[in-house]
Amino acid sequence: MYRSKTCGQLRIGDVGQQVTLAGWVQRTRKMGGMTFVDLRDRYGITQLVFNEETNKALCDEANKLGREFVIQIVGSVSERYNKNPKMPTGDIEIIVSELKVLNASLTPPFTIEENSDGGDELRMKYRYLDLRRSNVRANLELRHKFCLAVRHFLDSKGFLEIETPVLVGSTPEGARDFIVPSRMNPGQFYALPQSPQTLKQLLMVAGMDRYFQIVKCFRDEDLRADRQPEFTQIDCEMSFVEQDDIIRTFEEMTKYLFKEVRGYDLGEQPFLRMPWIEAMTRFGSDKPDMRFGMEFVELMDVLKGTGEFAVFNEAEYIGGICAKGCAVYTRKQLDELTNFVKSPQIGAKGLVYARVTEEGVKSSVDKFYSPEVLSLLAEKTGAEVGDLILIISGPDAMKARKQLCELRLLMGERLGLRDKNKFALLWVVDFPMFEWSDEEQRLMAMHHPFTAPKPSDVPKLDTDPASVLADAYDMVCNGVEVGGGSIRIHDAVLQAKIFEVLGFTPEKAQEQFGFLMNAFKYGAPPHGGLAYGLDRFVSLFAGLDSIRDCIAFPKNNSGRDVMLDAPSAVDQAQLDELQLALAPKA
RNA sequence: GGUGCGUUAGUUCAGUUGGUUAGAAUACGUGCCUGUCACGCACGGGGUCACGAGUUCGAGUCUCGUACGCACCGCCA
Repeated sequence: MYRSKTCGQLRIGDVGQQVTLAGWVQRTRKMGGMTFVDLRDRYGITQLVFNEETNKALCDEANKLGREFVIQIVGSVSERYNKNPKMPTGDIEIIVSELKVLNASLTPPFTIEENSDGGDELRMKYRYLDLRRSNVRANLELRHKFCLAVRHFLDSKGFLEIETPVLVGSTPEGARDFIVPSRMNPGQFYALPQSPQTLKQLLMVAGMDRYFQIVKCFRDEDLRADRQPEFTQIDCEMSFVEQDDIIRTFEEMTKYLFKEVRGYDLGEQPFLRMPWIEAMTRFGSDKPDMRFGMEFVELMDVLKGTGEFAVFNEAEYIGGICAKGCAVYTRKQLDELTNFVKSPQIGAKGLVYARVTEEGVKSSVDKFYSPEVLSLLAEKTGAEVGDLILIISGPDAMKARKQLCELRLLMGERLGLRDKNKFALLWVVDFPMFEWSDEEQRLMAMHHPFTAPKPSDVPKLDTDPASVLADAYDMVCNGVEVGGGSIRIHDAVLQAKIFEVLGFTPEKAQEQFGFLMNAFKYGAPPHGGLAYGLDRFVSLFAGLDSIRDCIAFPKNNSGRDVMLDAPSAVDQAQLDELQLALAPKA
């Protein structure tokens, strides 16, 4: 027997017990003839005491222990002389009678403490040490609880968890695929699924009625703090449902998860449902952060053509936000904001500001506008004395709104309105079916090509496809897209029509997606679903800046696993067997 | 594909206008210390200043390039 108790378990009521513990040496403290050792495992930390007076040899052994040694001890639980209220086990300690080193350890390259001194790169290289830290471990524990709660909820609603294959076929639409060569079919490749989208639809055709899967998905695109090449979705699909059925089901699940896993009550109210066009107009984003207001106010009628400011007179969009109490901003602070919006990643040409003061509106464009226009500006934006109006304009309305969106988020941050412990959820609905791709010179599916158009918009597929809206919806939390889904097409003819609009020839569509369209000819039920981004959701719950922190073994910015040093070259023999040759280096 | 920032002790960082022997904290080692718990005190070891080229009497510091890391834009149905 390696242990009779864990290191997080013993309390004052256990005093007098003889116990065996095993774990890692967190730290040793030598106090003259006494030595204290903090023994750590997944469950907590327990203090061990060695006393030279009682057992000199044992105490000498304890003094040789280094950080992260794995040891086993036998001892008796004793009430502490000085209690430590900061520790759950702080009322007791173990007076050790036997000590055995199970394994020594090198000095770890960074301190294994909540506030580690290690940088990201080093922590990833030694991730197995990083995961010993209580806060990193807590993220994985939270993730586990989250998955359990999902399974519990969906099971209670009759959903079946069904595994779908990881080796599937490549599809040209959407993200780049990771591809896997097939030895038995030389020159041919599997692809790893970007999502089990078509497979879950086939499960609906198969009559499974309600499906879910906590599933890895793979996309070979550039990474971000919130994007990994392999990530986990909670993938769900339901038959005989309309959009409202799906929204209500997953709204209930979301409230359940918040309550059970995060201890946060989202209340009885249904989530707000905001049409996509409204989100874009009011917040310049399809995933607005609703923890705070600072909504866009369109100022075309106030500022275009009412003064001599050429930038505004030529603009396709002029929009402003009102930052409460920010009229006191100094020139330096305003310059910072200007530099922010002019930075390459935002790309605005400039920023116009107007302070609302007791003496009237003082703006950076005073010389171009009459005081009447400026006071109308304050009126329109709802700005009061002490407020600051920030205005962005541009020749491309969508781009200008996006820029103003970034500025709004920055101001929200500065004004402390983006509290990590507050959650604001909404559905963004009525997405457009398509968006124009300049690169490909064709319409692309905004969601994916299996999304159903709104029934009333179907006739417009022929006349004005760009204006067609879809039965697609995203769940947004604090400005993060945590889930998205749609009602799917279940009719082979309509599905073929969508491929036509997307520029597929009938032959190409049949080649790529024939399996799905054929299945639709055998009695496909109306169906729809949704997928949550598990990593993002858990990160929100844990208040993390990066999803990497809730993934046991994440990849770095370049898609590398620095611990495994993957990807890596393979032997020529492996390539030969697969009948693959590497292109000569350019 | 692009932009920005970064790379100095095991680690996290500081390093002035280009100027003598590159510092701090922490970690590590040794000693002291019988109630510590971020223990304390004293002493000590530890550096190819990422790599390459250039400017200069002289480069951690300036310039260019490369590599790597992080954040972002493009991309991510």
